[in-house]
Formats: sequence, C-alpha cells, structure tokens
Amino acid sequence: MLGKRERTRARLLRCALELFERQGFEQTTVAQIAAAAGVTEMTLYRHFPAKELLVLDDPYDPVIVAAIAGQPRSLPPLTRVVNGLRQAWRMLPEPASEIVRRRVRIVAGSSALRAAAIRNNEDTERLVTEQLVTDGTAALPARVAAVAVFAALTAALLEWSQHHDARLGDVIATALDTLEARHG
Amino acid sequence: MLGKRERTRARLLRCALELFERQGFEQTTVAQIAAAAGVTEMTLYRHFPAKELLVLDDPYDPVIVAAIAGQPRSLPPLTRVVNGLRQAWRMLPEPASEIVRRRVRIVAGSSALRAAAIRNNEDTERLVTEQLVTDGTAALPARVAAVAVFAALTAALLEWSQHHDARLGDVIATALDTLEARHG
DNA sequence: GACGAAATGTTAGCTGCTAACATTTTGCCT
DNA sequence: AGGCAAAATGTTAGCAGCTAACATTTCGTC
Repeated sequence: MLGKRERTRARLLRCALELFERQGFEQTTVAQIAAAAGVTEMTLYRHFPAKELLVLDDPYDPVIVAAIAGQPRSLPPLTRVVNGLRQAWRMLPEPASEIVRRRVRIVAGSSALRAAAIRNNEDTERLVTEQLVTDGTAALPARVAAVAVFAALTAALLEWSQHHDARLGDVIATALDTLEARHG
Repeated sequence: MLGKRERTRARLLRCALELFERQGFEQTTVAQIAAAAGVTEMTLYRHFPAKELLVLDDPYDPVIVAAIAGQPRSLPPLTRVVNGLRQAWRMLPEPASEIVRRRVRIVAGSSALRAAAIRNNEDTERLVTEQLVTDGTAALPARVAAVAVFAALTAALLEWSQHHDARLGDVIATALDTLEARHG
C-alpha cells in the first residue's frame, strides 16, 4: 500500500487533470482542485509548488545528454544534438501514450502552460549547451543547437497531441528530419 | 509637444527599466514602479496591461513573413525560413542598440521574462507556419521550421546582450548559420 | 497503546491583475 | 478667456496564485 503522501498526490493529479480538461487550465482554480481532492489549498501547494506542475512534472533526463556527448565531434553541433536525440529516443521506451497525450493536449490549450513547458526545458538545454561547449563548440552555436532542437521537440509533442492517429516516434522523427532540412 | 499619455508612458518605461536593472524584474513591484513614476497602479496597468510588457513591447513584423513568402518553394522549409530571415534582416535597420541591449539583458535575467518573450513570438510563428503551409508544406515541418528559427533568434539576442563588444547582425548570422549545420 | 515524525490544517498576508465608478485634466471650439 | 466633451487618472473592492509561521491531526513503529 502506498504512503498517504503518494495517494494524496495521485488524487490531486487526477482531479486536476479532469478539471483542466472540463473547464480549461486558466479557468480552473487551485481552490477547486484542492476541494475536489478533499484537501486544503496549502496541502496542494506542498505537493505542487506551482499550478503548472500539476501538468508538467517531467524530470530532467540524463540519457539525452549522454547520447549527445557520444556523437563524433567532427559533426556540426546541430547534427550532433539531432543525432543524439534520435539515439536517446531509441533507448527510451515509448511512454504510456494516452495519459501523456491528455496532458500535452492541456498544455497545447494554454499559452501560459506552453511557456512553462519551454521554461521546463531550460535546465536540459543548459546541460546540452555545456556539453557541446566542453566538446569545443563556441557558446552561441552550442546554445542555438540546443534550443532549436528542444523547440522542435516541443512543437512535435504539441502537434502530436492533436492527432490521435499519429505515433509519437514518427512525429518526432519528422521534426528532427526537418531540422536537417530534409523536407519539401 | 507630446500628449500627456505618451509622456506618462515614457516615464513609466524609464522608471521600470531603471528599477529592473537595479533590483531585478521579479524583485520589483508594480506598485514601486507606479510610485516612482508618480502615478497609481491602475494607471500603470492601463498603459501596460501586464508587467512583462514594460520590457517586451515589440510588435509583430510583417516584413519577416513577406521575406519568407518570397523564397523559392523548391527549398526545404527550414532553409526558406532561415533565408527569409537573412533577407528581412538586410532590409530592416540595425535597431538602436544600447536601449535594446539593456532590455534584453533584463529579459536574460528572468526566466519569467524569457518565457514571456517566447510567448511573444507565438503570433509571428503562427503566421510563418501558415505561410509555409499555404506554400504546400505539411503542418508539422512548417511548425518545426518556424519555432526552431525563432528559438535560435531569441537565443542569439540573449547571448548578444551579454557581450557588449558583439554586433547584433553578426550574432544573428552565426545563429542562422548554425541552423544550417554550418559550424564545427 | 504511546511516541516521534510526517502529513495536513489555519490564519494572515503579499503580488499581479481586473472591474465599476468617481474625479480631475486636456484639448478644443466658440 | 471660458466652457465643455473626452481623455487621463484616481479610488475602492475583490479575485487568484503563492508564501510563511504556527497549530493540529494522522501515521508508522516500537
């Protein structure tokens, strides 16, 4: 049996997701969510210090940085990041699609959430940038390669969430191909 | 002589910029800014409906979309957007650097502002995407090309603001080159 | 069952932001 | 100059997200 903390957390997540889908993110109040979960606002904030974290709680993934670090340094930075991500994707399991899609769909519907999602990537972007710089790339190209790829990934996720027939892997592959100018 | 409205607006901008530089964006309160400008909070909000708009008030620029629309459709979407931007940059005058650099430096120092800046680009991104789709590109590649380029531009601006010796044009050129994998 | 620790509740308050209505200030016309 | 409509500003009240400090309950364990 799970600890009480985990159960409360799960209940909050479930209620929040449902309310967000029914009335939208901005239109839903944290007081409503707390009430629906049978809990105080304060308790909600102890589990999720910001409202956005009820939708965005993806932790940083070290597999990505490792995969990029493993790319040959003769390649241009953008190519290294793109190829690193392709490889990381092959390692990672395809995530449980349906719950992820529901969440991403909520993100797609709120510009505040989209902004928060991008801010969420900043940590990983910084690590990728640092990795590239360590490998001898100048600061600006490193940063550009990192942000461009994560922007592309985010766009892919948002687009994917709107089509229930698409497979996430295919969408991401297309996005990465586009970054290598393989599309017309 | 300027109207009273314009003078108040300018005073608010000046006071806000100064306070943001001295104590940071998050640490500065709109009440402080209003007081410094000799005005009520309400008046501030009438001029700038959101705190971020005291730093980010760049309007949408149709020159960019036009330049992209003028690119040959045989090229891949990313290349068209990159080349369109290079051309648009040649048309546009180099902006008054110093005030811009101060503002961008403030943006660089606040993740909330960075997020807002990205959200600011969404309108233009959408128009660029629509332009590409009109020209026959599929939805996802169009969107990816658009967001990747604007992410790169934003990164270039942020990086540029930290080095007072760099010329904006050069930094942007480097960023765009990186997107075409011309760097190692 | 008791006891320390973890989880939750209470109260109060700050900040960004909005709405509705009152007041002053401007610019203009006669 | 004087007066008048409109523009600009002020006042008050309130909501939502979020934080801090302190009190209370509940849990796991011995």
